[in-house]
Amino acid sequence: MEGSSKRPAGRPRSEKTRKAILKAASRLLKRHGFEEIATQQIAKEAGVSTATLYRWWKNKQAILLEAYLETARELVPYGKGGSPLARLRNYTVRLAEFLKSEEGLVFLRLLLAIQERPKLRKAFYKSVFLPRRAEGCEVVREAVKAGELPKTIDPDLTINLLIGSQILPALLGQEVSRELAERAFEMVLRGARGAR
Amino acid sequence: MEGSSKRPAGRPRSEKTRKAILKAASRLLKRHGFEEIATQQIAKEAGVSTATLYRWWKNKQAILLEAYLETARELVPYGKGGSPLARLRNYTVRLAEFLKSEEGLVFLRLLLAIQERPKLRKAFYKSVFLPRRAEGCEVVREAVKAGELPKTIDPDLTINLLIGSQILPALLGQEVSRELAERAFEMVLRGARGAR
Amino acid sequence: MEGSSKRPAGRPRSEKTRKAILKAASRLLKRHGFEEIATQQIAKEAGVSTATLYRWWKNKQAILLEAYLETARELVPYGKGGSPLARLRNYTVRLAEFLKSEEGLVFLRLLLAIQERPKLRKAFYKSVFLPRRAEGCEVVREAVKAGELPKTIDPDLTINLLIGSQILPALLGQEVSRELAERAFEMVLRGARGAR
Amino acid sequence: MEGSSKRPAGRPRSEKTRKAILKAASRLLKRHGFEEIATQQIAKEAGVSTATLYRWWKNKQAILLEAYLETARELVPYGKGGSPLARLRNYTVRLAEFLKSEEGLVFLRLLLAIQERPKLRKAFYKSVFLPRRAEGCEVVREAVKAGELPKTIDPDLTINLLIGSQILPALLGQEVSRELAERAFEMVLRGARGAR
DNA sequence: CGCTAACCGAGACGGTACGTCCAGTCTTGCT
DNA sequence: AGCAAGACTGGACGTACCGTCTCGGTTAGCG
Repeated sequence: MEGSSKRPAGRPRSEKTRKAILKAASRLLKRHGFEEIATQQIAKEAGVSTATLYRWWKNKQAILLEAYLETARELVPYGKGGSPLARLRNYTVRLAEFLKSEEGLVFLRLLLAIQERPKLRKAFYKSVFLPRRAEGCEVVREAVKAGELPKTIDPDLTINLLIGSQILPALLGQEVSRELAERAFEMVLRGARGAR
Repeated sequence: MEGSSKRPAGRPRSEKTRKAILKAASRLLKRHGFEEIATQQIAKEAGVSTATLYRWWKNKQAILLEAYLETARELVPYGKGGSPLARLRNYTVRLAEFLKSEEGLVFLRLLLAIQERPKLRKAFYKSVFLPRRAEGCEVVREAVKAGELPKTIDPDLTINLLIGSQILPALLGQEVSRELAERAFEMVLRGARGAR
Repeated sequence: MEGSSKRPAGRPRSEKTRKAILKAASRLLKRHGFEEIATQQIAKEAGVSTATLYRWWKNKQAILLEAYLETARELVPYGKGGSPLARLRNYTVRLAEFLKSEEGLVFLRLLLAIQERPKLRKAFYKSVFLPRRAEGCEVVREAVKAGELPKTIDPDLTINLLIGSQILPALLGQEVSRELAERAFEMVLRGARGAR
Repeated sequence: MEGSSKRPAGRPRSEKTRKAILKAASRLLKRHGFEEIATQQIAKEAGVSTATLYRWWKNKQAILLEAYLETARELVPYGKGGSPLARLRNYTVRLAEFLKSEEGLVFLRLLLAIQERPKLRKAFYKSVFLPRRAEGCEVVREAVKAGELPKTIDPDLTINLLIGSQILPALLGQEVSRELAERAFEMVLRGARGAR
């Protein structure tokens, strides 16, 4: 009864088209800055008309953001093997490596673009950052349970220090290396262990 | 040993005009995003013709960058009073406050805008970041001398942690508060003290 | 035999817009010199964006030329009533009057502008001058048939003399009057009748 | 008294510079249209500063006009040998040849350029056209005296027909040949002889 | 011979038009 | 109704060029 999902009249939205657009946008994001990419380029690359772009997305930013999210869902996962602490160290190192890679540049570009638009920034924060942050805090709490970290630790602050210490050099174009990442991790770890 | 200061032929560049342009650009930067500011706006605000803009700068970006650098030389100084450690803590707190202020937003915009242009990033790194970083490391070394921090500490890494932990929330639009900044400082401090 | 009228894909060019542009250009041509008219003026007057101008015309000159041709197809017709000879005399007088009028000035301006661009000149020659010239020669031939002019007459040369003797004073800003035009006509007529 | 020619103090105007400017302008006039020539080009070509240009001439037009007049004082003279009539025929032919030459093109450009500015046109009319016109009328009157032409002839009109019939084809880019010029002359001559 | 006024080259400057580019909307006919 | 093609508005961009200006350096001729 009730037709569950009353199919709307007319030709349904082409999933193929949607994917083609996001893929084209993704491809362009790897090579160009946010503001350099023209909507017409996306349309052409995807074999699609500009009107179709705007039928489904509010503007260029929205397309590029979604394109990024689509490809970036599983970037730098926290991993599974080993003790919680080992996973945290491993995460820090992989984050450093990601940030200096081509994909990391795309991420930084995104971060740039959303600064200008509070709404996008909020959306990004909620749909991308918060989930991974929660995941990170969980790992920290596991480490506490496993007795690797003291109960007094502030998981949020810990993660902030780990990520922040990797993002800063990436933003400045400073050298980013596995070894530096490990040293940062060690220092944060000591800070965490020394917590009252 | 001649030439050295041989004045070039022709009407000399008007210093007044140059300053008017940079000031106008600065003023606009405080209210608007990098991409929102129009060249003609800068020109009009400065009482200058567009041609003059392009005579001296390659494009809009270059003007805005220089405008920022010009006004931003003395942002968030390390301060003078108190022990080295107190100065570091104070710096961290003031940095956090700066980053959430209007001026901090301009800074973040800039930081992210230069990601697109390696040359600009390098220039920014050398002329803005390195000098302040050297200053910061010096304060850390003073703290070591004063016995407030162990000799084994890595000044660069320490500063990276302090700044990075403040910049990350700023980029994401997370809450930034004096208290959070102090807690980050405490944690870094513990990490530093625990160094072998 | 297919295609022939195969409508091209996409939104068709707006005929309304095209006409609005040419009309606006025509209106401006009456008041201002070729070089004084700004593209933005044409656009504004036509309620159109500059981009649209340049989508269909290579540059300002091309717009103004076409605007002129559009409105000037029927300038100074050869008339219908009376004997062929009377029509020729009448034409000469009206040409003189046209040349000293506002519209005549536009015509002279056009003549100026096309001197600089051989292609435009050729286009103008073919699409504006030749047809009217043919018409003029026809009238001369009719006069021959009617016995008003001898068979030995050279129609082209006759017309050249009639028009040339009116254009020269116009170019120089000499006085141009009905009486002078008539005297020129009489003299050319005598020359024609005296032909061997 | 009143010093008549009280030499002004200071360095006198450099005649060399003046000539260099006019020569440079002349050279450019041969290759480019009136509106295509940039003041800076003239200055550079003449090895002179733009300021110097505007110290002595009101604007670009004035420079180019004077440059033309300077070089064109003796274009197409009426000649000396032979009977008055022969000189008139000769003049017509040489005028036709001049008009289709490179220098003729410059002349036409000038003629049309001054249409936009009544003052220039008047100046040109008075200082260039009238003197040569007087000369032409004189030749006609000599022909009358020599019995080659009737007393009733209108010299001005005659010259207008001769010149106009050559200028018109030149403006339109029609073929201009010696033979056509001669035929025009013959026709005008017959018209003149037939005068009551 | 030195003074001084006016000249000059170099080139910066304000103003203004040009022609290009791009975001986002609208129109048409096909599917 | 979805969609490709592509015309259209609005407005910024960066270039070109006119005529003015400001420098320092140069060249007469007067004292």
